[in-house]
Order: sequence, then C-alpha cells, then structure tokens
Amino acid sequence: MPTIRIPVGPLFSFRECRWFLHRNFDDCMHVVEEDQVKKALLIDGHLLLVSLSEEKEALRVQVLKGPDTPALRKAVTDYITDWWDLDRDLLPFYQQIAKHKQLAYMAADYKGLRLLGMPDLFEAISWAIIGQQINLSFAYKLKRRLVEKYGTHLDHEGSKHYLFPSPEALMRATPEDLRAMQFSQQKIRYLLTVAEAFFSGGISKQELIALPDFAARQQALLALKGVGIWTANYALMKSLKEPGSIPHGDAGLLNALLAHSLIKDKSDLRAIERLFAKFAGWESYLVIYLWRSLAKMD
DNA sequence: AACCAGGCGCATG
DNA sequence: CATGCGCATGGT
Repeated sequence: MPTIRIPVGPLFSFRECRWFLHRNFDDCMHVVEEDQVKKALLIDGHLLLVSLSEEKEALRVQVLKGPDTPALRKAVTDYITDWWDLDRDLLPFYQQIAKHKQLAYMAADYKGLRLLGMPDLFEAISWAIIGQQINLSFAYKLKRRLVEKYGTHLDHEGSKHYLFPSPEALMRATPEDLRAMQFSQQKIRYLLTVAEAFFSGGISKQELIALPDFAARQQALLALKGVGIWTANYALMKSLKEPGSIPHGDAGLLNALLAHSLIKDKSDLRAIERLFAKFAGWESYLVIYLWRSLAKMD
C-alpha cells in the first residue's frame, strides 16, 4: 500500500490533532478511529482515500484507495501539510503562551495541537454559515444531511467517505429540499448565494489569496450575503490560514475567555483587544487553543 | 423550562 | 452609529 511519511517536529501531537477532529461531534468530513484518521480527498481530479496515523517523528499517510503516482504523492503531501498546518513553527506561540499566567498551562496540556484547516474555501464558508447561531451538535447534523445528499463519496470497506459538495452540486439544491433538512430560510438563501458566487467565478480561493492584504480578503468575503465578520474571519483562519484572524463575537471564544477570567463580561472588548495584542501574529492559534479548553473531559 | 447556541441582515431611534 | 428583533431548533 502506498505510504508517505511526513516528518514532524517536537511541537506536533497526533493525539491532540486527532482529538480536535473528533471532539465528541459527528463530523462527516472525516472518520476518526482509535489510531487513525481517514478522509476522502479530491486531488488533481482524482478521488482518493487517505489514512493518517502516528509514526516516530512523522505523520504516516497511507493512500487506501485511488491511483498512486509520484505527482499525486506530492500533491497529497502538500494537502495534508496544509490541512494539519505542519509547516508552521509553533515555537514563538509557545513562548508567548508561557509568559501568560492564566494560559501558560496550555503549552503543556495541549502541546502539539495544530490549526486543523479546511483547504476548500467554499466548504469553510458554507460550514461557517451552517454553524451560525446554533449549537454545534445541530450544526454537524445539518452539515451531514447536506453532504450526504449533495456530496460525492467513495466506498471503502463498507463505509462511505464524503467530499463536501461542489458549488455546482449545491446549486442544484432547491430551497424546499434544504428546508426539509431543517435549514432556516436565511441559511438557505446564504448558502445558495455563496454557491452561485463560487460557481460563477465571482469569488475563488486563488483570487482571494492574490489580494494584497487581510483587509482586502475580508472585504471580498463580507460582500457575500450571510457572511459577517465572524464568518469571514473564520473562513480566513481555517482555509487561508491567516494567522492573525479572529472570529470576533464567537460564542465559544467568549465563554473560554470568561472561564479563564480574562474578560469581565461578553462585551469587554478592550480586554479582548489587550489579550490578542500580546499574541500578534498568532491570534488564530490562541483562538484554537481557547476552543480546545472548552472541552469537557471524556 | 428558560436560555443559550462557533451570527446576520434589516428595521428603527 | 447603536440597539433590537426574527430566525429555527437542539442542548442543557
């Protein structure tokens, strides 16, 4: 079986990354097992199934299904490196965390946790819209209904592994179908608008990356109906890996800040600004680690 | 059984 | 510019 080894440094933990992908939710975009994570990928027009597992000082990637060529191996390596943010040197972030009284414990407790991205920008924006203002359990259910109806899949050992629907596939959804899946009328409109914007070429990840700066990328996303500051920044953080992106107003983020007594209440914007100023260039990592801290023990 | 969910757009003061 | 409201429904 084709196997790829991607070397990783000391600030990497397969266990922490695997845990974040699982988190007691039922995310249909990957399958998390005891010692591996499986995911279907569309790379250079090829549908592949890969399995990630832990190896000494490396991440082992096995191609369980799909063609095997040197070019594809390279593309798979690039994809995983982006998805698990393997190229980033976390040392500066850890040095900053260590200086912070209330947060210093995270460097030890969550050591090696990476920003698990969403390389597909359309997926990141759609997922953010789905998750707006509802609890995550419900949001994952909505996503699963959408993906199982409009996404393509690959069969392997009796289970299906899904890709997020393409904009074109989602455009075929009718408002009635989506309503029957319990999407609200607003979310239906937002999702179909975003699908249309991606399909018609009004927006794409490549074009966004080509824009001069963060503010310009943010503005391009905010032009979409249903995309506010939270959704735009979430997508920029998860898909474009903007290190300074903060999903402002995020309910989980505010709760984590409250739990650490870092803010006096949820409208304490000045304290939030002060905290993030200490993590300039690492704001998105701070958000990830604060989200991590919300977990109930299991 | 209220109240809150990984918000947003739109209508009012 | 700031504040309020409806959205839809699952968790706790």
